[in-house]
Amino acid sequence: MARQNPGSKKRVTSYDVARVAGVSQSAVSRAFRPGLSVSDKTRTKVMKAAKKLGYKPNAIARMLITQRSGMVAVIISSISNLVYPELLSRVTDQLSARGVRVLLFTLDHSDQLEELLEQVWTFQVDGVIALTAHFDHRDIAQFEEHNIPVVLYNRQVPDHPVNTVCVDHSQGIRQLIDLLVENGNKRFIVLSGPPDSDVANERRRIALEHLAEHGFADVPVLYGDFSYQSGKDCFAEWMQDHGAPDAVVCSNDTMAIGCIDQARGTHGIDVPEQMSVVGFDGMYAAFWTGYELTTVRQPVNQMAKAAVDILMERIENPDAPPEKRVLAGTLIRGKSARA
Amino acid sequence: MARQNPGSKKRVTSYDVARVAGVSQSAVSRAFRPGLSVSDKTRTKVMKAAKKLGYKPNAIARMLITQRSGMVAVIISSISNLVYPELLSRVTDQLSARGVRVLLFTLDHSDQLEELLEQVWTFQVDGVIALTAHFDHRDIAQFEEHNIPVVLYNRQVPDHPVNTVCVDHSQGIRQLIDLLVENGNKRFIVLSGPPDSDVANERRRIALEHLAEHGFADVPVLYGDFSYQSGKDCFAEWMQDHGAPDAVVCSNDTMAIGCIDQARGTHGIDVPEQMSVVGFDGMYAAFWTGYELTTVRQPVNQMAKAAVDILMERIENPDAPPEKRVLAGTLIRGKSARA
DNA sequence: GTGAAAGCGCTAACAG
DNA sequence: CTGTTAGCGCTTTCAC
Repeated sequence: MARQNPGSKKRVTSYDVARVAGVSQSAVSRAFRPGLSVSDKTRTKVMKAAKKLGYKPNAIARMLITQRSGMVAVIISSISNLVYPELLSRVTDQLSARGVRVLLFTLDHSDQLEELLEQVWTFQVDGVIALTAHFDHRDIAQFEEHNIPVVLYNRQVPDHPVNTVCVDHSQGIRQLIDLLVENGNKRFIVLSGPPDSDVANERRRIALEHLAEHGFADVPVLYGDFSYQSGKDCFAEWMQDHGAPDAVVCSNDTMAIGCIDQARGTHGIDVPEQMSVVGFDGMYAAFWTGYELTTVRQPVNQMAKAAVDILMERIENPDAPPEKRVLAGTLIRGKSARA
Repeated sequence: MARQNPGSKKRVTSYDVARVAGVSQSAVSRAFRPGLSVSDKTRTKVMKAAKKLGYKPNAIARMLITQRSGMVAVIISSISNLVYPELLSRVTDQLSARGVRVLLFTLDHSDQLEELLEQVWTFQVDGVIALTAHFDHRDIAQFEEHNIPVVLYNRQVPDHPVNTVCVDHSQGIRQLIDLLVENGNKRFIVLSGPPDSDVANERRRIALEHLAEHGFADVPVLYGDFSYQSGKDCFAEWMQDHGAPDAVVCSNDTMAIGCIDQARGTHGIDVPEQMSVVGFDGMYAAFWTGYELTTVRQPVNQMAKAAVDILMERIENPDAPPEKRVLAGTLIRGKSARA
């Protein structure tokens, strides 16, 4: 008991309070839980004794007996995509507002998922929100075995119903591409996030499909990793062997900004006059005057709220069936695409 | 017990495993703790039974008896300052690497600190890292009463020794200002973070002091809130009644970027040719080609590691005296200040 | 409305 | 090395 150093008094329990207040231990317990039958007199005595002793209920003991930890695990990986810090913040706020604490897990490599889940099981969290992580149906099956609800963000699991909240990628990307096509762009390239990212794959697939519907087939794709530098690198790579395209469709805002900086800085291309660039996410920096991206803003607040709503519902009622909630993004007509 | 829905089997405990393995319950407990004396034979039997039953040790029960939660609370407020997500990520990694979980708390208004601390006490966290929060000596005293170690980031508490890890603001800002003075800048303004921020106040004070040492007294100060928009607004406000200064000293990178965008975009000022702007932090976006800030980079990795080192040391040995660790930042000679 | 008593699932002496 | 035995601090029937 490393914390029990000399001069420090033993931690005060409900028994200590009971003794001082001259009531039973269970009276103390009741006094600290709202809505339980205790007389005002008793409650007053208890509170006075508690304050005097500096008593705080021990949440760990409560968890053990109630089988509820009051904690939710939030899994997040890349912070280089700047929309995720914002999202994490909103999710945390939503959970706090409901009296639930956040146990934060970062996941850098997907091969650490197994041990991360191991932690999740032992910590008896009431639920899990996966902001950025690839889950296959086996992972989801584990959650079902453990009877612990999980909500995915912008992700789905093939052949397996699962709670998920998604921005409407299809609607958002269609709007971006319609805009680009309307304005006469003809030569497109796509800067995609990495092939091992579900989000990147979906956004790329949708972009290519919609371009094809407009008659633009075989649009070239370059792969980055969602980072600013990869946006620069991809565009630089393209320019080695080709001329500037009319328009660049990027998987996220960070890559779009990298692409713009590369085009303007190194290749002397005027964005948007000579080339249009569109992103996705609507993160803070997308609105900076230097960029003013044409992009689709994810409704981060509503999505965070939806994710927490779905999760809390499943915690209260474990038999509720999996639910998918899709929210529309907002087209931002910025200045990175010719109008 | 909402989770105990019909068809779901009762949760499996070490007793169940013991029964199936044909050993005592304490043997199961030992088998799951590394470095405890168990024969290979027993361990094998236990593990086999555990796997068969899907047993996972219950961390809550362990916490209750060991008086150690294995959790550290991390308090963070503003995510608009983009260096904090990076820091949070590094701190979380450092803690995970030591087998400690992160209980995340966001603090939007300082008047919520009281109830936040209430949570901290009841959750029996082993320690606290405050990335962004103002603590006065009374708050620190509470930590001492509860015997729970705390480490502050870039903050100190007047008249009260406390564990803290700080970037060397004085050294960093001195370098920035020396650079500006050497290059002939004479008319300065300071864009400060909000007066209720310890970090803003320290950075402003140091900047003004060093400017005064160079003979520049009474340098005008405008107050923002560390955000991009406030950088823009402050500079716009200045330009209403004054001409462009030679140099703008900003409290952080985000404001510096806002200031640059405002100067270039609205006022047609060439940065750095006509005006120099310096920031502080060295966040990712500061390195983007569109800005390439002249700034001081906080050694985020080392600082995260230092904070965790100090905290873990205090958790192991509660009698260790408070420690202040100051790390030098790195001057980044970017392109936002004339060379 | 109140108190007594029985655990929640595990760890940590202590004997054997 | 193994099993027995007390609890950790609290919630929750159940009588009174």
